Amino acid sequence: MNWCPELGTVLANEEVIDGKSEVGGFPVIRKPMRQWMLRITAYAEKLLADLDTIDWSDSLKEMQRNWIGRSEGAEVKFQIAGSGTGILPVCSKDKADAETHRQDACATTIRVFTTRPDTLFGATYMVLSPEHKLVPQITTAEQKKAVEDYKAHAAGKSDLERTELAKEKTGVFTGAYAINPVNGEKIPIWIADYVLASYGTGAIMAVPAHDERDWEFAKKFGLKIQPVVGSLQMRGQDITPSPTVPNGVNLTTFVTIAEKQAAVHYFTDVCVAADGVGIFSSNPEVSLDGLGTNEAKNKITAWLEEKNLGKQTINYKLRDWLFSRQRYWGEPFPIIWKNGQHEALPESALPLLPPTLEDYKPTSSGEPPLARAKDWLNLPDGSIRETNTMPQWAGSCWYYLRYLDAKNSTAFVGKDVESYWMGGEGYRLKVEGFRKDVAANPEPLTLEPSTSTPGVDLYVGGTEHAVLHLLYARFWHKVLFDLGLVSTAEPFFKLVNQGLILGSDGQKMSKSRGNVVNPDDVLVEYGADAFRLYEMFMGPLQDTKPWNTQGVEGVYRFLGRVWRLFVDEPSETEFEQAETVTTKAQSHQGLLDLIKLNSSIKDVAATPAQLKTLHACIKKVTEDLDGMRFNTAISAMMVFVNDAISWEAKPVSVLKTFLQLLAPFSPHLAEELWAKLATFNLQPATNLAYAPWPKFDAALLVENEIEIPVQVNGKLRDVIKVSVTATVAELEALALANEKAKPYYEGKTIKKIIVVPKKLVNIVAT
RNA sequence: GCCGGUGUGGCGAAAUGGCAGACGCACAGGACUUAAAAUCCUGGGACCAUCAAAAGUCGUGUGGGUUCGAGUCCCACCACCGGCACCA
Repeated sequence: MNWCPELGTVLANEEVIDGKSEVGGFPVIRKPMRQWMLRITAYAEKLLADLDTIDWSDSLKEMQRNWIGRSEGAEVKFQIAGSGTGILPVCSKDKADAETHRQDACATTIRVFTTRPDTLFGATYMVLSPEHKLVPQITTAEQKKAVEDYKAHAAGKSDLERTELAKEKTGVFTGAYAINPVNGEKIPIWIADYVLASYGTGAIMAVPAHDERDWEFAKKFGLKIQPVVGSLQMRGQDITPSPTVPNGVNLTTFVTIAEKQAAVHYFTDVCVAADGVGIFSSNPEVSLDGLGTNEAKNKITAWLEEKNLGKQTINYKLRDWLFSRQRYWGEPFPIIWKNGQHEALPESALPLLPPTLEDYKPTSSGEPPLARAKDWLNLPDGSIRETNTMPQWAGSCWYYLRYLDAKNSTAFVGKDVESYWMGGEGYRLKVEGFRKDVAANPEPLTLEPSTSTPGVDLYVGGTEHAVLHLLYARFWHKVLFDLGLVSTAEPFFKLVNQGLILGSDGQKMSKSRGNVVNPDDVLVEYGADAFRLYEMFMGPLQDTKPWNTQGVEGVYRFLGRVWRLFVDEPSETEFEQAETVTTKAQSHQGLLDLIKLNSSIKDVAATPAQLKTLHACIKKVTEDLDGMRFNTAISAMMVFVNDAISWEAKPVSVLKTFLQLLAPFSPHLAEELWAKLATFNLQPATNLAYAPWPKFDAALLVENEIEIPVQVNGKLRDVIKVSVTATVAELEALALANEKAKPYYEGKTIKKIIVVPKKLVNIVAT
């Protein structure tokens, strides 16, 4: 287990980064402990495949794919030399261990996983991870001391040290040998920490000619290097090695006798891990010589299966999910222990609440804090409660379901409610009413048919959850789906990663760099409206971008302009003076009433130009909100204000609509100004938040005259004003009549004239 | 090493294959002010030239390509950011 002494708890693999805890950055060591796991590996394939069904960023999907780490290959059995002859008497009795390592309890073979079974003829030695269960069994008396020293050395290394020291290969010989099943060769078995106990079978066949790591190891310890994949580069020909046999090349005769030695020599100097064609790879029953890598893989795997020496296998990097923690704050497991056996509490005993504890701090021994609650711990029938608790992820895996139906006391979420909110498009719901147990709601709601997208409509979050929450929640949801408890196989179909906000130096914010911006300070200085507006104005939502406090100043000034667009400045001065002499007892509302609307705001009809400005703004803001392009939506509102502020008479209807656009971006200010507009008796919704979203009228945006660029050979030479209805012929004539363009094509032959109505004219001349 | 992303003014950025730099920051000049702050107005990619201006040339990381036309599409490369990494 990954044990973090500082946090006093175990951690999941995903929570350990570079050998340190993801939270706090404390050292993590390995410690044997008995813990609860969730079998997320059973969902590896579904978690991988269903990534294709969801709308997430490529990078995020790729992170999950890498984390799941699917590899296709083969498992191959290597006979231990001398096994069955009585030379190797010790067998492991531990069935659980045997299962973990997919190893026979009394082993006569070692299993390895490889993605390159086609290189089996080149396996010249084997390596077991130091923790491999067969190590004590196979180690010879002469090598015992060396092996045990090495194991102790490896165990003492933290994960961090193990990766940091990865450069230099280390290892020791066990004294034992195995038999390469394809050629009967007796090959030495080593142990080395470059082989991980937690991946595959914890043992590998080493093919130094075609694997970088094996090659380094073989070089260091003088082990045999046998090439089995030829590439045409070996002959000095500049032909890219191909997984399939290139046309016209007879590869079975590729390596001549003379070339054989050269090939071996070549591979001892350099390691080629690329695909190629088989060489030196035949026995009386099977030959891979001349075959492309894919063909060779298939052929040898089939042969191994036929001989019961191995089988095709898929391996995952994903490990089962360590789901218990030694913390007080966390859901207790609804599990009790009777006579050393565990059993689940009945549903009637749920939810299981944690006991009240005076001392809830972690213990140093690793025993969970709940063990201190003796009353809670021991049940009348003599059974004992499980004292581990669930990690924080347990709640985040289903809160989005619980939010739909938070007061439901009989189920985690009502079936109808879940279908309504999470069900996909086309789902038609016939519900009589809301659930009856919601007594607080006297008038049962009727759920309309859902036309929304399935799952959570939109999930916004950072990439830091890529292989934590976002993987766990998908797994959890899939389990619920398979149990028939939710409508969809995925919880979040549409996910957007907001980009990281960097410090003003363009570096990640961190205390050590001293570039951290405290939101509270910004709020105090500029207010919540300016803060959120700035965050949206900085740039595209998904982009990483540096913080710039002067940028906040900029949007703050914009909000000031909006304010002055509506408010009479002398009355504001009056307010400010009154405020300084007013005691707290006096009504704030009375003070605010001193602020009057700008007298240029009038209940008059808007001019066509004003309407055009407004409706261009409505269009842009509406479309940009749909696309989550908040930065450009805000620019559009700035453009509107820059124009409107110069209007002598400001039609109240236009300003009112503008406030509706501003409301989602700057709700406080917009709502305040909305209330001021009430003096006009426009009967707006009492609360701006409930006002309907404005619609734009495309007819108001139509231009009569537009500016058309005139190009010669693609270069801009002039801009002409034309009627929007100008025909192709008219545009062509106007362009040819243009004096500024003329010098650039005079004396040349006009080959053609490109006219794109409403866009441009391009005269092509040579 | 592998995977993903991003390269446009001094800075954040904008631009259905069609006038590159909208909008904002910073800067400079001006107005208002005793002065400052705030506010308002004006200016600006680079180069060349000039008393000044017009005109001109170049310009979206680099090199090619497609196209009447490329920041945008295609190919190759470089740089930076993020993730994974002895995964057999």
